[in-house]
Amino acid sequence: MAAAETLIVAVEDAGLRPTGPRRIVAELVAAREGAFTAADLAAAAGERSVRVGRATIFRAIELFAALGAIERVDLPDGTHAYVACVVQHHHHVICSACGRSAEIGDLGIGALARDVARRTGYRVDDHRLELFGLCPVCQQAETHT
Amino acid sequence: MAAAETLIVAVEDAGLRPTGPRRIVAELVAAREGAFTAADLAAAAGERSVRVGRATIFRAIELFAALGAIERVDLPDGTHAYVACVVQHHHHVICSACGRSAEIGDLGIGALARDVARRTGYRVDDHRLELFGLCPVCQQAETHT
DNA sequence: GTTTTTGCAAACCATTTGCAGGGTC
DNA sequence: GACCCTGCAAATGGTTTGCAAAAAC
Repeated sequence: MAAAETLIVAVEDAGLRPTGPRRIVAELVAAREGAFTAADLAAAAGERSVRVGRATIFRAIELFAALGAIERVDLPDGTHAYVACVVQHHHHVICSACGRSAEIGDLGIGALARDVARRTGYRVDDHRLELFGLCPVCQQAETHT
Repeated sequence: MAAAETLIVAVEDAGLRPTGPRRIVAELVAAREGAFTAADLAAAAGERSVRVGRATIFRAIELFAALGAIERVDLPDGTHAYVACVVQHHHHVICSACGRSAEIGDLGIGALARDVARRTGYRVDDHRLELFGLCPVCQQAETHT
């Protein structure tokens, strides 16, 4: 679970304080294999009987997101979730059954964006691509159903 | 603004009633050139001094979305917005300044999804691509700034 | 000791729902 | 006339904020 450490290092690098609550949230995030919501973390904290205020969780998430250590994704149902990530810009495939996610590189999106720019006249500054489906594990589970 | 009519026709085709309030919401949607939020419509209704309940606006939006006449998009800031659209599945480029949007076809996403599936082992069922930037008009405006 | 953070609780905002009245087929 | 739809207002659920106490530098 080096991921938790990664998040803390990012916080320190930003000149902010690697406080206890932040470490806790970082660990909760690292413990998740994929997408999670603020509520998930709050629930997980409860299960581990660690006492962290809701507000603190939201603030930590916001901070990590601002540092680029986690990224916000929006599930098909409109839920706001987040996924931990290691590189700056890329995309995710998210399992609709368990929330687990895998990162995928930038693939051909850059070219696609240029293509769109040419066709529509828009200047494309940013984009967002999310793929949803079933991870290998859940596919396996589905077969056994 | 034939778009309003398109929405109503979709409602009728679904065997539902093209009621007054729905027509109003359809027009409010059509009046927008791009992305809008429920709050935008409510505000627009207020400006036009048409009295439509908030709940009705939400229900109409939900209905249109279910009919595939509008599509939900999530802005970079996490806001839930919608865009009117004419075809079943495609994507949008949304202007971050004015919200105007343009549709773009499916481009090479299908192939991309297959590629991702092969690499990650995930079974990709759905995806979502949103591009953000500046529309031609706003680029123009920016130049004059 | 100064500055940043936390935690709590209250405030907020967007969205949903129950239900009685009104409109549509 | 039966059923669908609307509007209101209250309930809900997620997220943010103010502020005093606590922790980190």
